[in-house]
Amino acid sequence: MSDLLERLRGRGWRMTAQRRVVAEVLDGDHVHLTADEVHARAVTRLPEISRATVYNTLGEMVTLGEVIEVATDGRAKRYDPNAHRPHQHLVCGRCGAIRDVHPAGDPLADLPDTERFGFTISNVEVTYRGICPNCATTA
Amino acid sequence: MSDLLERLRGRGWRMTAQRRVVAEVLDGDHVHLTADEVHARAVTRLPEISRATVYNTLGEMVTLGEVIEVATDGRAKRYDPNAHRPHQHLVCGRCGAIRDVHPAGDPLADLPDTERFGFTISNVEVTYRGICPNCATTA
DNA sequence: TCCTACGATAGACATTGTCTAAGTCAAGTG
DNA sequence: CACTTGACTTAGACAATGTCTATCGTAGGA
Repeated sequence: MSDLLERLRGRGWRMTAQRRVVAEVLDGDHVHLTADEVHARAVTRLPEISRATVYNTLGEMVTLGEVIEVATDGRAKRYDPNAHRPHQHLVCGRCGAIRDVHPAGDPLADLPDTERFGFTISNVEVTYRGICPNCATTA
Repeated sequence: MSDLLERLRGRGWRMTAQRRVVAEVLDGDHVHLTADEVHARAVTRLPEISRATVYNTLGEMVTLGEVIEVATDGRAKRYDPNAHRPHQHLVCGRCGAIRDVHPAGDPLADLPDTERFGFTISNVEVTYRGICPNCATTA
């Protein structure tokens, strides 16, 4: 079931009920929850889990590279467990829906040396913005 | 001097000391200030300007399309007056420095129809992340 | 089973942004 | 130039998100 949980265990993580619940809540494709959404769902399974623990746990998962932090709207950060397949995001400007997408080409290759200003570039984040089909019809 | 101010006046904006100061603070290339940084600089020129006015004014400039809102770090939004030349951003993960860059190619063209899920896509945001030369040496 | 270091907790605090009610003023009108 | 009016500004309360601290609990090895 939870690949995420397996990978974390393999890294010597001390396994607690709280961490298990957070990992379970995050598991799946096209999951992009905010920290508070993760907390809300975790509470239904483990009522006494605290906000701080959710924030800590998510932060550790990000540090370990098992979860990606996405800032699509300048509001709350979202957490994406799909960290091992490179992908970009498509965001609906009206309802905020997010899809994982896989563009062709390599955006890194598109940035010539003269435009790198001596930076050592480690990754590229691409966010496509538009209106989803659902919002387009109910406009 | 302030092209930004000229364009705003041309759109029927009521010109006030506060708006003038905000526009002046934002003027220039490679300017990517947070709202509170804008406020801090505005206060040195117009001590009684309020935070709410700075937020309002920046929001209006964004609505008018004269300034772009950039969320490079999930913290405070940054405001980029260089709205009329399409460009992307290069961000230092250590010190937070931001440069405007102009990649070759069109990222929109890289997203095949099968990956658009019926969305009507209006724009693409690309953020290159890395370490700037300054931080690389003082590591 | 016992220990202990690592993890969890509640809640204060910090940062960023939004809203409201009341006062002020830019700019058109006469 | 003085008047008027509605748009603009203000202070400060409030809201949303995230961080920190001191204390308590417990996973997992000895």
